[in-house]
Amino acid sequence: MAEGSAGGGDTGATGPAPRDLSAEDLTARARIRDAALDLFAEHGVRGTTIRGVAAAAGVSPGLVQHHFGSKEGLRKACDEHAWDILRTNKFKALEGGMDDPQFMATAMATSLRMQRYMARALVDGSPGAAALFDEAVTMTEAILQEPWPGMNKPNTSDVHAYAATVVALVSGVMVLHEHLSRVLGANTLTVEGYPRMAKAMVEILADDLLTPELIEGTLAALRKAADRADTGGDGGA
Amino acid sequence: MAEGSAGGGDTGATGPAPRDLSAEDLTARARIRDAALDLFAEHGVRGTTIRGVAAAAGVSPGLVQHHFGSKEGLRKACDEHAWDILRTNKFKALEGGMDDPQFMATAMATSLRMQRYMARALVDGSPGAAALFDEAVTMTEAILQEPWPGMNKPNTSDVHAYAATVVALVSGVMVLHEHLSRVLGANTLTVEGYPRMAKAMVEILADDLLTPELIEGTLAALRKAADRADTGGDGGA
DNA sequence: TTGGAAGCTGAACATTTGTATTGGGCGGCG
DNA sequence: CGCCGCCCAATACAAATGTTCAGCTTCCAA
Repeated sequence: MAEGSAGGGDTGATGPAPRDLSAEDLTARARIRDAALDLFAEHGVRGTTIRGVAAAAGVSPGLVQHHFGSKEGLRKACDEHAWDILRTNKFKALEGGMDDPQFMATAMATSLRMQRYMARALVDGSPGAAALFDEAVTMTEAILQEPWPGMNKPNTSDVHAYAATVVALVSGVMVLHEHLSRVLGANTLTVEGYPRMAKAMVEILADDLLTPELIEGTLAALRKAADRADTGGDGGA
Repeated sequence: MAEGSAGGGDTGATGPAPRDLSAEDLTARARIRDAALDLFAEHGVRGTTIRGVAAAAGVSPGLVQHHFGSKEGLRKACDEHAWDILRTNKFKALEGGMDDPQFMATAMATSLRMQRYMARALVDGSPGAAALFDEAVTMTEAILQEPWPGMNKPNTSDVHAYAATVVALVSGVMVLHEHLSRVLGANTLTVEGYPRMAKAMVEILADDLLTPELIEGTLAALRKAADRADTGGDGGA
């Protein structure tokens, strides 16, 4: 996304209110977008007001309109920006920039912010988030069929549903980060809380939590339920 | 919840618009609550208007106000009703009423409806949903420490995080049912789509998707990240 | 230097939306 | 039979909110 020609800094004419330190050097347009990103992520699109975004960015409500035309335009800009960041970070990570700790630190910081936005956008019905979800499913499905080093081939007859469910599981902990953080007593979207949750997730995947008998029994019951649904019956699941 | 004395049926004065068949015999109060339940689940609390609820229930907006006082009151009533239904169904299921297929069918139908509402309520910031989440974590933690028949003890040093993450994973697929349904081409909240997703979920839990080496490597990396976070460093996760 | 374009502000406007109020119709009860 | 209480509809009101607009300031270019 082009950021415009980014004309000079503060005018200082009417006394600029004390602003966020880290956001001081950003274009007003970028500041508005970042503020919207955070507010959308926290309260949803409908729960966020233009005036609230303007106040958080330290600008007037009119300027939001001026730059993004409408609230929908602002949301679209947030979608695209989050998409770009996530895409860029993914590529850089795959290219093996992970050995630079400084890069990883800042990358994770911005990436988690965008992931938080996208998680909320998934529930808010954003087209961009839905597209990202679909892409993640496609990519996961490809990986499952041609497993990466360190991975085994999944034991299933329905790779598509398997991949979709994996993506939903991973996305789900992002969407529910608020509750997870409350229960764990640490924000799972920061380095304080994330490792603890990730460890639990790996353990859950690695564990043989269910006995083979229970697994087989459950799968058999599900098969029966699916059959009943197919044949038109309305039996319970 | 008391449903009031359910005074007589339609007045027929202004010609009652054609209503839902199954909802015909319900009190206006119950119809309003059910309509709100569905609309809240689909569009969120903020995305739902009193007038929309009234129209869906086939009553006037004033009546909503009359019965529930305010929008917040309506949401509270929805919370309590969903809570009651889920709690009741859980007890009945545990008491072994599962062998009656007719009961199971209707129980699943209402239960899935309430689960859908609760899933959205989790994101909308409803106190009731948060309480339900907490209760689920507590119960899961108890089960993990004293496993039921068919289950093994989890292999972890952090049962609390383990339980919380399990609950988040299970809730997550409910919250994201819209995207899961889109990708799978069938509503995962009905008997048509649910078994397929449940099967995938069981397979994911049962699978050894990651090799022991990768698991150990990931856990080691997470330990390092957690240590760095504890000691105040800002290293990547 | 000067003209225009862009950044930006503050107030005004129209719509939506939650809420309050008034009034009518119906059944139960003295 | 007549009154009262409850259920319900319709209207009115006020706050919130997305959007528009006129005007000011700053910067770049000719």
